[in-house]
Amino acid sequence: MKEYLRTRILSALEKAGLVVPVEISFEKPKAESHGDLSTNFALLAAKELKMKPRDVAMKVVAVLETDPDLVEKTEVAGPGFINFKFTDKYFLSFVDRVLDAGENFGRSAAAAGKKTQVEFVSANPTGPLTVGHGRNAVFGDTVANILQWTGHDVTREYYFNNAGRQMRVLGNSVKLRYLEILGEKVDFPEDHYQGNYIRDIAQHLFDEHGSSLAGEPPEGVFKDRAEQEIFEDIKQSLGRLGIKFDVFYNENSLYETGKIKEVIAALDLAGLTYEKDGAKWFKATAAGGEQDKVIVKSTGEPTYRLPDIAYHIEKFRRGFELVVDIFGSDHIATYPDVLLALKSLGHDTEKIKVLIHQFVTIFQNGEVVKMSTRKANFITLDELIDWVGADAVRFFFLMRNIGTHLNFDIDLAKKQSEENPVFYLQYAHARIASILRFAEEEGVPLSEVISGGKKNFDIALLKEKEEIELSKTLGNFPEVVDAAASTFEPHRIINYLQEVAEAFHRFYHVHRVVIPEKDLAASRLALCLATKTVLANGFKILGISAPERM
RNA sequence: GGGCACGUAGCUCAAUUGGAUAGAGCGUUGGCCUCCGGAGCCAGAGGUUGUGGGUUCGAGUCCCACCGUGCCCA
Repeated sequence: MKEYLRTRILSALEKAGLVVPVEISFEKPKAESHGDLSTNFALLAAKELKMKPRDVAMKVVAVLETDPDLVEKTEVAGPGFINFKFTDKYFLSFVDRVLDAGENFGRSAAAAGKKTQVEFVSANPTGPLTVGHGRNAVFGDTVANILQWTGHDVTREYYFNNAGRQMRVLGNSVKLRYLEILGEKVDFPEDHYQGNYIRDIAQHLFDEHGSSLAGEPPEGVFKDRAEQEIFEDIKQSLGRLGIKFDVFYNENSLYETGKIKEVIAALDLAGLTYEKDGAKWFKATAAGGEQDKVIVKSTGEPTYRLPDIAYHIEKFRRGFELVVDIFGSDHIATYPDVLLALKSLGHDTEKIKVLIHQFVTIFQNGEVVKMSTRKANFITLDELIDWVGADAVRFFFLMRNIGTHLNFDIDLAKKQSEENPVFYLQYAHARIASILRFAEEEGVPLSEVISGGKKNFDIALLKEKEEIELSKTLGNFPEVVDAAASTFEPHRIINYLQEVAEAFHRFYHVHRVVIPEKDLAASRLALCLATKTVLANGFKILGISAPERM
């Protein structure tokens, strides 16, 4: 529609003899009285043309020709907006489109075949996933879904490190608990992992091997077993939310294959490094950065920046045309250095999209729960799922913009689990399913309304404003998906589905669907089915279920 | 101390990326089931968008300073 109006306006401009040096863009006005689409180009162009904005608009509208089947009214309003109001016929045509496309309605080929990687979660296997990881996981998975709906060829990837200091501490934590089980008195250090899961792992080792492992080093069987069990646990938690990764990428492999050394060599060659105080520094200032950064400590151990750089080079080498990184706000200061290094090594950092989400603050009993994996003072993702269910967990994390600090009151979430907004949406879906069942019983089966590709209803019978409004809302779905993809903002889909559910409930409340007038009943059933389809498609993207009954 | 985010109704959050009268849910006040699912619908109250400047036809949105919160770095 926007394209259509753009071409009509361009030809009107030509007729009016006006040359407008601005792009003609459209938006949906907030107020209904301002029509269905609005353009502000007259305001933008007025200065150049040395005319009043309103005069520019009037001049264009005077010679503008549009199809009366599509556009009902065109008017100049306010300081010089041109508002278009569309016909009911146009809005009702969406029902057909939805039914034709079915479960593919909303998909587009906007980025067809674009090789894309979404890296998320990427928590090291030192403990169960927490609520904070949950936000990352759900958001990442949903962004991946949205990108797939716009045609991207998506790889979901989990990056982890099983070789660092953290993991050595983990292995030692398990060993100490193991020795405890053997009856030894151990002094468990404060900086070790305190969680009960460590004891469980130690117990498993004891059950299988008795006391025979007492002489093993912590970084051997203890660390390996911990890594294995914790990873299983993490995968299971993710699985409960419907999240599956295509690739688990081990940071250690970057060392083993020499990629780290290659990066150092490349930076050396580019003259971007120097030695100082026994450490190797990256000359970030030479590449436009604020200050130089250490990449290899005096101990010979690289800082996190080096493997991150190497990893991203690998991403490019693997052919990804779009790389999406999803981090918690604790990474906020680290990625600029990585991007800078990549850029100065000649890589196109425009292909990298870094999405930073703020942390989740947990309230319990009216108090902030400070979370630390090491201190075992955290609420796990599993516990959260147990309390409120997978659908609500996903929905809750998705309904707000990631830039916002999110307060999650556990008591409230438990108490109000039945009043969670997710139910409002699912209820609309279940209600429609129920209507369709009822229609079947009453002798207006759906198979008669739509059989195969044939549609035995006349959509023009729908004349009530709630019907038009609903159909109109359904038609917005594809552009909402596109907008969510280009901004990487899943919450747009939730806001939209909220509108759909509202429009449906309003329609339902005022008009009966299953009525003696079979023709009208058929048309309304078609509208219901189209609504159900849009809701279900939206749920699919969000990763929540579309219940037939609740 | 420095860097990066975020401050919107009592609470949790939106706001079409600079547009017209800042909107939802929860809570609150008052209505609505002869009838396809009341987990619903309708109406009301609730705001100096943290504060103060600036940019322009137009600012919650962009710029500067300050206040507050979170994260990171030394």
